Amino acid sequence: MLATKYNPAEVEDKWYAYWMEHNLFHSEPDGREPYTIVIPPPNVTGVLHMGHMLNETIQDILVRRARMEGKNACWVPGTDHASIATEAKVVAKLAAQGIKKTDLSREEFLRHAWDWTEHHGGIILKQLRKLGASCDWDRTSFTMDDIRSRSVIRVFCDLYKKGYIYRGVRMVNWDPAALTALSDEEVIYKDEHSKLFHLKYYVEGEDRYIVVATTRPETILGDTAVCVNPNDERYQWLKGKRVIVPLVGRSVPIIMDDYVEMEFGTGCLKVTPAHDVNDYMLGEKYNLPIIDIFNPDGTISEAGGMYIGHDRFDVRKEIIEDLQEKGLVEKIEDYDNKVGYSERTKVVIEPKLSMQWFLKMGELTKPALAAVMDDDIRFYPPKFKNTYRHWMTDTKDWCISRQLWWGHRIPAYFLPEGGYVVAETPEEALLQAREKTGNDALTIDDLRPDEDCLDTWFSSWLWPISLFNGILEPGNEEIKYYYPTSDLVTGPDIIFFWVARMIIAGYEFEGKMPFKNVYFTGIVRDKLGRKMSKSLGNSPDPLDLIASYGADGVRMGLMLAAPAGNDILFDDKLCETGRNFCNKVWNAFRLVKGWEVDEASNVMPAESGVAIRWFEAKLKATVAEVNELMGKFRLSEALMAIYRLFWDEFSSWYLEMVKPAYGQPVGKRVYDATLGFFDSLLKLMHPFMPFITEELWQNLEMRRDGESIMYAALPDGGNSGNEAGIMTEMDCAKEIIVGVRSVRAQKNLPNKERLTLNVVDGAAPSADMQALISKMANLEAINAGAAKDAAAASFMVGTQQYDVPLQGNIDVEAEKERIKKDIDYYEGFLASVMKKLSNERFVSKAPAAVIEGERRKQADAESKLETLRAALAALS
RNA sequence: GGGCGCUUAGCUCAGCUGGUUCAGAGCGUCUGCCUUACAAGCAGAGGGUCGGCGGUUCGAAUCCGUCAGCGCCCACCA
Repeated sequence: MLATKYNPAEVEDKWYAYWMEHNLFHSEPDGREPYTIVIPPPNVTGVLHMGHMLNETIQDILVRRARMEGKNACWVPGTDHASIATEAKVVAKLAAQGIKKTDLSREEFLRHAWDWTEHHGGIILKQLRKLGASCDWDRTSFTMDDIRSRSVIRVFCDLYKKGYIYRGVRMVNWDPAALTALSDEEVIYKDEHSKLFHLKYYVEGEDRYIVVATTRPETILGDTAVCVNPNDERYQWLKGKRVIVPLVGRSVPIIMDDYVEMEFGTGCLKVTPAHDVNDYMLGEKYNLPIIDIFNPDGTISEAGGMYIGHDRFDVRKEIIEDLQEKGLVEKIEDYDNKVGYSERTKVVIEPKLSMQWFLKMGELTKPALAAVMDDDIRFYPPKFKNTYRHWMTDTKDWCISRQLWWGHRIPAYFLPEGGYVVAETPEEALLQAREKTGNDALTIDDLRPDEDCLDTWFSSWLWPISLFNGILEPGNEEIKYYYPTSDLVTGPDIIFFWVARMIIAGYEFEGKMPFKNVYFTGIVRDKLGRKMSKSLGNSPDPLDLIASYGADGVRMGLMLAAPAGNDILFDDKLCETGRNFCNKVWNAFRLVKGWEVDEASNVMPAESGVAIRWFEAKLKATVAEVNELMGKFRLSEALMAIYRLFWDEFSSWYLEMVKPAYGQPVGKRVYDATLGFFDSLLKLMHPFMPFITEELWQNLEMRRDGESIMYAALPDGGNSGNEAGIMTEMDCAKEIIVGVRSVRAQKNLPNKERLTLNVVDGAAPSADMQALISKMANLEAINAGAAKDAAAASFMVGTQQYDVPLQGNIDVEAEKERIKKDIDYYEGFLASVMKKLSNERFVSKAPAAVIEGERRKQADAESKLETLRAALAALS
């Protein structure tokens, strides 16, 4: 006998091992229709958090359903080397051991990084197994494994040859902590309360001064001009003059450009071409000198001339004190502005001029933009099309080089004479170099490889292609079969970082979209709406949750709360709902399997017959509904439909209808039908809750070793057209049953007491339904055409009134009050209907069907009122 | 500064092209039950002038305008 409580721990590991042992997750190209998902590769050294849980659960549900639909489902797992993030972790770990990155050679550092990766890498993939993820583990990949690395290098060379990649000095986002350039996407802007400093710049050789407003007074060390708007009447007199940078004493020209907003601050702008994007632009336009006053780590450089070696934020305070002392500060205002932070290291980004590699985006984005706008690739929810279009229009060039070691090294080689070549291997680089220089004496050692490596996303964007080795072996069997992949499930936070770039890469390298649908999940927040984070401590450990609620319970909890594309406010409580549901399924199974079966009996009790016909219809209808919802990626609604089907319709109604009386056996035919329903329900539930469904499915009947519900066909949906009758008939029966139960509850009648039901002046339901109603409501008799009984509690279903005679213990006055209230309601209702029907404009303009509906309402209400008034009269 | 989205029951959300599946679901709440699958349960019940205002319409949660509040994304005003 099974325990009264479902114990997930007992079954989960068992079935996961079984699935693995029988290689059930593995996919090979064959004649079936493929269904492919590539996992958004988590950071190789990351650990599972709630965001992953949500994401991976959704993917697993989609993959498992596809598999049960008979498709060749392939879910490819893998991890991302996450260049900057992982390097930061390794640096931190080394620092803890007293080792500085700068003390190590590149090779030594990489050895540490690989050690770290091998130690901590892939933990997250193991954790995914606890969740039940049905990934094809044989295909596990890493963005820096051999195939993926060579793919990245080949793509770089290819784009370089095509002229899309160039190298040059540009203003980039500099991370002074990680000491690397970043792409625009890696900069997070935050609102800040800062100060606007008004500084005095004296006109050269005069006693007059102008006032310049700045939020960054430390950058005056790099000022090489002051700019005013040429139309600004206040400053016409400055034309051709020079001013003295306060404290620094440098004489700089006044330039005039309408870039300057006259309304902002004082209308005078200090120009620091080395440390501000706009100033750089002005610097180029007016040929201004560029003074880079910062070292890479954000301290003042020799070129700054003062405060050398001091940190930029210290200098801000120091310089203001010094300026104030000299009377060069006119005033300091409070000011709100946006400050850019590094997504990774959280330090303030420094705009910095530096030599970097860039990818030209213009041409590449065109097919990618069109694909989404034309719905070749569909976004769910579609609102993200807007976001996508916005970003894909006027994309700036992508800074792809990073001054990091952990990553794909840029395949460029500098020549002794200057210049460089780009090649996949050093050998090939040498050939090119010799050709370029005409110097056959060059050796590999003469070539100096570029020190930088590539942005992480420069490998991730190839993921759907490189996983099937489509870069190195174009047109191979796997890429032809699995590509384009089917669905991508990811968070909207990486729509630019990743989704957009994969689409670009897909069209550029494969000539086709990388996936057909993109499902954007929401962000998992706590129940107060705060983003889950380590520092807040509001993020539960997914493995703890699985330990207490079971993987199926957690999956359900997440899915029930995850409306498509909206953030989910997560609460452990949700998992409780999931766990309770598992328990419900478990106990329903115990009930059915606990029945004593009369194998010889061919008897079908009347109530069981209708119950079976009805549930068959209900099941089909729900399957159809679930199919439709899944097609629209409305997973939580689909799950809710299943939840209600199992709990309400199957357990509370169907099973109670066919349940044999205590101590009695159940007939074979009813038993088989019930097992059949159970089988269908398990299959329908399996993608959402794989473990318990496998456990019960395997126990439902004898299975051959290696069989699994994973490959069982999903039940058919739809209806044959004959179900409508039984559905409405049953709805009516249920209402009658609830009516009787309600009377019981109100009158405190014990469940064991058998009651009589009178159909007041009306016909009785069919004999089958009578049997069913009697069983469910514990009735002794159902009397048709009965007269209104004064000593009865009554209720209505549709226009029919029912009495439950109460042998004298009835409060006639209360009953009359109740009926009067009903009469009031229907009179009001009728009045509103009549108001519409007597409105000429309604009758002349509304569609016939609507008018017909109103007339039916009128007839119904009139008939109900008649019944109620008669009932009231009978009581008086 | 632009753009997008949201506001419906105590909470989290459905509600598609206006009208009988239009006021719904789950959870929570209340009442009664340890009834022979399940108290992680059973049975029953209550709960919302659909953010405010205006408009279109015979008819508005649904369409339009506007205001308020919240959220997200983008942007080179120091």
